[in-house]
Amino acid sequence: MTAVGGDRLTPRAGEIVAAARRILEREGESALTMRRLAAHLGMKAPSLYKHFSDKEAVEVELIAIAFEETAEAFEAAVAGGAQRPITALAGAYRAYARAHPHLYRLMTDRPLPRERLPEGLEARAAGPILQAMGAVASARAAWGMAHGLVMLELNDRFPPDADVDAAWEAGVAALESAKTTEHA
Amino acid sequence: MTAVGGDRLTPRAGEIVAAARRILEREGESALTMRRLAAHLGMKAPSLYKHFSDKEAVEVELIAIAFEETAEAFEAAVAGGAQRPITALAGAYRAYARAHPHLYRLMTDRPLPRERLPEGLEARAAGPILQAMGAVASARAAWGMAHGLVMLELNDRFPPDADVDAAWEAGVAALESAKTTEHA
DNA sequence: GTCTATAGTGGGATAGAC
DNA sequence: GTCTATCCCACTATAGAC
Repeated sequence: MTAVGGDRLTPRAGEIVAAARRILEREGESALTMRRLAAHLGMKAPSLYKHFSDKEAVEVELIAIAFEETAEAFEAAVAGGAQRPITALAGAYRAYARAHPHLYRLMTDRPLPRERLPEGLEARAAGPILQAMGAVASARAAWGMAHGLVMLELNDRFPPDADVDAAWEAGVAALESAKTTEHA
Repeated sequence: MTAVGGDRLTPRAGEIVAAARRILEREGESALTMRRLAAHLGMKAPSLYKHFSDKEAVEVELIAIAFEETAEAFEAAVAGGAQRPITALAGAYRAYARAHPHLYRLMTDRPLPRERLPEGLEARAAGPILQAMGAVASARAAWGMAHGLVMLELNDRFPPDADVDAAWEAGVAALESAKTTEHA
């Protein structure tokens, strides 16, 4: 098991987080139990509590990983100066959420454990959206739309015949026009 | 305990749903267990299975109630022809979600159990949004934005100092301009 | 000191017999 | 309606092996 966490975690803790990620991504949140996590590592559940104070501490590490990867995806989307940064960021946002649905849910389902997360990580991930939208309020509206469309898609809430691509296109168009008319 | 459910449910089943709603709204989803629900009604958990096949059947009734109430709120918001129907609907959407956060979550957290819900209920709730936005794709983008902003607010995901009102205003402005430029 | 295990608490959904 | 029972969960107390 490859470890993760850099100098945030001990090597053994990094291995546990890596195993937790595999379980979460493959089998979903309900499968991520301390018992099963321990079993994947050849140990018993109580032993995990020597490495993490509680289950939430494991989840916090997964959230940190998801934030790092999201920030990287955003930075790649606008690298070199995209002509349509909003479109590029929307595409990157949706693509990451669809590629890692359970990780994405974990990242957005609950209040952010800001005090347990590396400093500046949240701001780094938000930066490209803020830059593309030009104002904090518009950036939050854009985030809201992206998050809502992603969750409705992940939760299978659209009617079976719905054209989700078209909804994203209409949403991105609205955000683009909001940006240009902002100072009118 | 006042019963609900009309002719969808037996009187006793209606009482159970009404109790379930009270528990859910007051104490949240994790408090809505079959044991506690039974205790509130002076019975034991296994007895509930005489009235509902499983816990999900109880939840479906709560979802149906939330849909009815949402549809009514939308209809009231645009009754008599609001000058700014998008603004009015956004306000009604956010207000309902904030007034009934646990019910709202239940309604959107999972795939819609369409086959177990009264026919036409989903379309009735969606109607005012579709009408206000003028096109299905735009209506879904608007729904996405409203849902995303609501969930981020309910999940306490915005930074503590964030101006959520301003984000809604920026979002509604974007949707308004999307509507007017739609046929350009 | 660091890793592990066993055993137990208290909660949950649910099935079956009465 | 009841009861008992099965199987899941997070988590804790305790203690033994290295």
